[in-house]
Amino acid sequence: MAATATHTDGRIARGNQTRQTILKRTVEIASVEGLEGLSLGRLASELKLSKSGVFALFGSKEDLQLATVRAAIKVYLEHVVQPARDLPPGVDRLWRVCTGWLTYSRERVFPGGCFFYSVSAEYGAREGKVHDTLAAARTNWFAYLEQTVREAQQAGEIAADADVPQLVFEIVALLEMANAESVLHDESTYYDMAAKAIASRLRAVVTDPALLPEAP
Amino acid sequence: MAATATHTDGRIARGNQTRQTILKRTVEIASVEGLEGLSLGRLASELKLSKSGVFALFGSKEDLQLATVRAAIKVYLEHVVQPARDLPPGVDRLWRVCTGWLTYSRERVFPGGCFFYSVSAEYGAREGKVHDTLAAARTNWFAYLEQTVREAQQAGEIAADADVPQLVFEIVALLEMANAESVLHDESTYYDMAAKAIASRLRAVVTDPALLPEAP
DNA sequence: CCAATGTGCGGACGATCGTGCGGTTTGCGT
DNA sequence: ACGCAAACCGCACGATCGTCCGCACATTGG
Repeated sequence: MAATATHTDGRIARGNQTRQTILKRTVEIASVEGLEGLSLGRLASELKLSKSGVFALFGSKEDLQLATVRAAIKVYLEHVVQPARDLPPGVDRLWRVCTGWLTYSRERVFPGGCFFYSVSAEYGAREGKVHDTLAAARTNWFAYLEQTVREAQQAGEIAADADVPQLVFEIVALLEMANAESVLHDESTYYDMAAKAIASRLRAVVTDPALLPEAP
Repeated sequence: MAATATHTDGRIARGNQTRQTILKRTVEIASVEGLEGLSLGRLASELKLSKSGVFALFGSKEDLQLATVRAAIKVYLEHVVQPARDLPPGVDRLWRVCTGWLTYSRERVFPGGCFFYSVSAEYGAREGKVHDTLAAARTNWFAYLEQTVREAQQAGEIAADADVPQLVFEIVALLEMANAESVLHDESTYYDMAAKAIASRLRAVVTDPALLPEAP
């Protein structure tokens, strides 16, 4: 019993495939119109499935929303966190995460800009599982950044007395501001402003200026 | 003709009264559930009006949304911009605007935090009059801040070579980040982080440190 | 082969949505 | 006094929403 699904159950495999197809579309929609903007009927007609079929694959609309958030987390990790793993811990890696984030937003991996910016704003003041999941995801993102900063501290590249949560707070503020302004005004110059501000902020806590791209 | 409505037309006065009653509720709802979350039926039953009555007073749902944005702008000006008018141009006034904004957010003048943060995120990636109105409002807000900074420059309190748009970009980023985190986690410590970051950022461009609250 | 399980469809349900029409009441201008 | 204008209601419309049921089909483990 519980024989760890020896070999792929064709039915479940097919279901997962369809689920993935659906989620690929829901993350796109949600980044523009919000998780509340998702509608089973619309999804079904766009993907040429039956409304009840889509419904059955997820169980309820809320479960579809939660699955959408999880799918977006996967994409986020791939585009923002993974690339920085190539670099050893330190300021360089931290900087790579920041520029990676800006690229992720600028290149519209999600058509509405950062998925979590849009959706966290939508669910920030509500209650329920969706809000809680998003809040937890955001907590993880902050924790990851703080970890990255602390590793740079341990490598001696950032001052030991730097206020880490404060620094992360400011970095994320600048990143998300660039995303927000860029999406709202359909203009990409804000990404440079954010990069400039972050570099300047890091220059204040870094132990060796050569660790950062030089400024004019 | 066109006699500038000599004395109040009782019909129109009553209509405006009702409109105000409705808009007071819509700005509350929209700050939590978004402008798309507004529904005529729900408004009617909450305010004990008829759905068609609410509809007739605004003409369409989009017009109701636009009126809601205008009503929110009025509240915003009252709570954020007006109080700073007491002070003469300078760093003091700029600082007052920032702390006033944080208070406006912290005290939940709108129950979902800053109205424009929620709603701009909702409509940032869409098209139409609502998006355009919000984008314009945001442009005005930035212009007001830049003006405030420039006045402080002309008063000799901020370095003449300071990059004004860059500075405003960073200030707004920190303000909105405090709002977002505070709403999402129902916690108010982020306001102190934002205030600290802004004070620190201003200290870099101010000509006399005594113009700002001292830091530890 | 059989029974169980999961995908997916067609169709229907009650609810709610934005909108429109006709009618009553109240206040305005002439 | 007359007619127009605005507020406001009751009611109904078509559309869409999330959810659920029954059924056909494919694939599984025993």
